[in-house]
Amino acid sequence: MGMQLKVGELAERSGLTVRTLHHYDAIGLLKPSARTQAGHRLYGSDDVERLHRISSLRQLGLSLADIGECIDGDGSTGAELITRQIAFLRQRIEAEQQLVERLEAILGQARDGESLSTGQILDSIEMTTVFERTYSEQQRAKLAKRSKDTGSAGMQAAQQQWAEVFAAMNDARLRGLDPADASVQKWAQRAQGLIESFTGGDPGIKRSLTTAVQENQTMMYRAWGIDEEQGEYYSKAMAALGS
Amino acid sequence: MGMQLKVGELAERSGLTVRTLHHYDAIGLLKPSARTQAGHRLYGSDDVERLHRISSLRQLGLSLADIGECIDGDGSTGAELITRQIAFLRQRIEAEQQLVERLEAILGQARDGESLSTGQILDSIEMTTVFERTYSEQQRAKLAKRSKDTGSAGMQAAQQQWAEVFAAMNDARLRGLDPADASVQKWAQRAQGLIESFTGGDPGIKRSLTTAVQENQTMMYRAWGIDEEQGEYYSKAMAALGS
DNA sequence: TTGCTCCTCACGTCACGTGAGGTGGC
DNA sequence: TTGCTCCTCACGTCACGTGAGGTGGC
Repeated sequence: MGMQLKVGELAERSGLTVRTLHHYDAIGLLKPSARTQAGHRLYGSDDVERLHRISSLRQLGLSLADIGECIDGDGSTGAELITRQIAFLRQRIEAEQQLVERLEAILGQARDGESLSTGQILDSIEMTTVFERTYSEQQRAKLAKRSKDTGSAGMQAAQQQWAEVFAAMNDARLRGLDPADASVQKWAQRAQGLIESFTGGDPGIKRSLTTAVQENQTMMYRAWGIDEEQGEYYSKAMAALGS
Repeated sequence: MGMQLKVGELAERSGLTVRTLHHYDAIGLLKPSARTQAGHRLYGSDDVERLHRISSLRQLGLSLADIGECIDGDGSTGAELITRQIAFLRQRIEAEQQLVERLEAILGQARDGESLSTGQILDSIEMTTVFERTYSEQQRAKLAKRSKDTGSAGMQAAQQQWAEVFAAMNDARLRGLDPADASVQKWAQRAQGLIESFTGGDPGIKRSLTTAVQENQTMMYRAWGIDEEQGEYYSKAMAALGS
């Protein structure tokens, strides 16, 4: 009927901003059916109805382009758009859920080691990234099961033992002992035992671990709290195990 | 050490694009530590490490600004960022899940009425929007329970009865009968009964329904498949019920 | 005349993608 | 000389937010 709204009035009724209505006008989504002599926008009841539809569809998360085509009957039908939108959202939700899991895992890992400094958290994140790049999904599942079986107390014990190994090796290095020396090899064997129990004896996992350590040396060393020289000494000691 | 990568090489190793590295350079997130005489970027091993951290954090969905501050120790700590990110994602996920539910409800409603034309889907969406605006959460829960109790067969029956009411009223109108006429009032009573059974006798729900119908006349009429004159005739008949 | 609403540019957002036009090293 | 990589602008994306500077109606 004769009812005509100015842009500010329509904005208030619809809960949108004036700028938004200007934008819809600019892109041709909702052009006011009339203007005053001074050029002020006048929206009729048809316009208001159209706006209702538009904002309903906006609340469903559709793009303005899709909305325009759908309302004008050009592009996809409403049912198609909605079906697509559902599929799209489902994918996003799943991705986000996985992300949340990862983030929580990182926080948890950092808390276990009581390493909440930013630097160490960053290492922890990189470790996780490397971990996910390194192991296949099956391998990760296996490792997760083992770590659950081991329990948090067991993990702490393992960390403790690793710390002992590195401390002893560093000691030996500073005393000028050869990495192949029997007293050092004793510690190397303990290290190997720890690796065995971590990998659960799975050769594939062990291989992946070895490559990961080689490719990310710097980061690994930092995560273990040892420097490059210590790292090299450790590597030599481990290499000498075979002989 | 002496290892120096050009931008293309680093891009390939990191799985990012050259443009991305340019961008990181431009915003100061990762500036190559050297350039050739010709101005070509040269990335050292420190740069590579920094990039590793950056892309790890990027995969967690953090913004480049946050990443920069976190790595350089300016802004929030890593733990804070991650905690915030988790909270943020949880909220988004919930919102998206609600959206999916709404979208599915709309598809379902449209399918029930077998009204899959775009126009009718749009009405259905608007109905849902109005529905959610109109009723409080409690009221919606009540209505949902009632509709479940009624079952899909019951809903279809109700729709059928509404169609009968409107058809009969239109008939009466075309024959020139007064809306207050006894034969019309019989149908008005049936309509009232349908409303009663829809609202479950809840006066709050009934009030909300009345306002919603008044405020969205045009859309409601279209959804019911009647025109304005029929709508007015119906309103008069219902108003006459009291007398 | 004073407010209030209205108008039209036009830049900024976020993390790059995508050319455009040109130079350097093998 | 021919490719290939490298360089620096600079516009586009998506749905507006946020001024800037000016006009119109009560």
